[in-house]
Amino acid sequence: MNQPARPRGRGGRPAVLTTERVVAAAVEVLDAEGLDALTMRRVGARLGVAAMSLYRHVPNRDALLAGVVNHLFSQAVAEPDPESPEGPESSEGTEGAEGPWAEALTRFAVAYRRTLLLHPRAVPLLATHPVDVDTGLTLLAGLLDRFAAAGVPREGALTAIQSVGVYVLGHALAQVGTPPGAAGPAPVADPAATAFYDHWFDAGLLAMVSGFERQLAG
Amino acid sequence: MNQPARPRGRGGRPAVLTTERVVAAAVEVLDAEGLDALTMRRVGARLGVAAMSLYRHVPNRDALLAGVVNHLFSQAVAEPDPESPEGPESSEGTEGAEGPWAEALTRFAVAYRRTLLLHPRAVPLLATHPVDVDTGLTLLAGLLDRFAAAGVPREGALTAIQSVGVYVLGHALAQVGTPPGAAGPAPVADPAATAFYDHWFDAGLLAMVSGFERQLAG
DNA sequence: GACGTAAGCTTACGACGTACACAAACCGGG
DNA sequence: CCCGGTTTGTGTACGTCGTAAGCTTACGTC
Repeated sequence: MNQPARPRGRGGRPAVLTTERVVAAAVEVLDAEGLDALTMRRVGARLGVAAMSLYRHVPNRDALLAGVVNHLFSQAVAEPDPESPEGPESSEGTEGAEGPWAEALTRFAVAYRRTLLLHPRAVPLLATHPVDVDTGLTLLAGLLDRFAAAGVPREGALTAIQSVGVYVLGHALAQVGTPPGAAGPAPVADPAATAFYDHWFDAGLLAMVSGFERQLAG
Repeated sequence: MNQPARPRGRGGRPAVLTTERVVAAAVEVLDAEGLDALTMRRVGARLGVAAMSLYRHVPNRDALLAGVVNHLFSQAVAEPDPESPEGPESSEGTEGAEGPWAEALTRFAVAYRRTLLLHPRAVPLLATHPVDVDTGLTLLAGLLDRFAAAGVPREGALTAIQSVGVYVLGHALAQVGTPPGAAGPAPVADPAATAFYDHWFDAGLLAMVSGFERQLAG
């Protein structure tokens, strides 16, 4: 992320750190101790390195947070779909524009939410730092293709996708929302609360997707 | 908010501060300089008072932020409706359960969004700190009544209202989202961008509300 | 070995939240 | 008028944060 994108041209001390390793350590600290504990010193400590060493690979703390955001969002969207386990019907090549867009949109929402709930303490960060727009568009290109294949204009597709994304993020915020302290390891998941949020999520998602289906039909 | 809820029983130095004044100053600092500048020292300075003096009225910074959140949310929901300017058709008393719930839900969404956009730098705060649940339910009681009057069960009504609330907040986050630095006075509103977000907001809201209308019908 | 270069370290500064002890400003009763 | 009591605001101090500047370390190349 910083100056030399790995030239190793001539000489120089061999690097113990990489930008990716720094971001990964930041995610670990974030998951384990929360956003308040995501400090340069703590990330450095997890890597066995002084805080200032991180600045060779990341310009400042905010850039590190942005790196975490993009890392997690990529992970959310690129996640292999746990449904259709090795289905035999692979008519398309590697990635395809198969199936109606509403289904793909729902799958995106579910996958996004799954990743958010896997990293609950990262949700406020995702909410606060916008995902890099080029990264987002690249990752969602396949989804956009589904809409295009159905003749939906690009603007309408973007509106639907963004609306669903915004709903998923807002919903996750509500589910994991706590006063941002709470350094404890992790509040145990209450199954009743989980069921409540799952039900709510499904209802709101269904309402929005079906509403867009009518709105974009024709 | 602190120990003596204004007893003034006997003696004591007269208070120049109140919890409300502290919260109001915090909102001013937040609007003017952003969340990073919302420090105890700066709020104190705006009140002509030392930072430590605030602790007589607020237990800590997080409680102050919670106060700001509840203040802004109350303002959003209690806002007088700018539509129907002194309309002659006031069949009900002061506040009523008139009109279908979908319309009331849409009005809530619009009013909530208007307040959020009036305080753009507060949006990340609203997203991060959940509104006190009792406060929220009290403020939204009228809206819940609209659903009850139409025979919608309470759980479905809560789901719809929360989903819309979450959508509005998420949408506002996307609209005002910037790396949380940016201490400048305020980024000037680009009219084209504003129109884009307005259109997006309307489309997503309509999709969700109409989706719930079908889902909750009967 | 000496040199150039890149990576990690040490030190230091200003700002933050806030614990703690204290000063100031009011009351009623002598 | 002063006096103890009560409450409010203040001064000082500690530990932690992000990070600027300069130093040391560990390489590849002569």
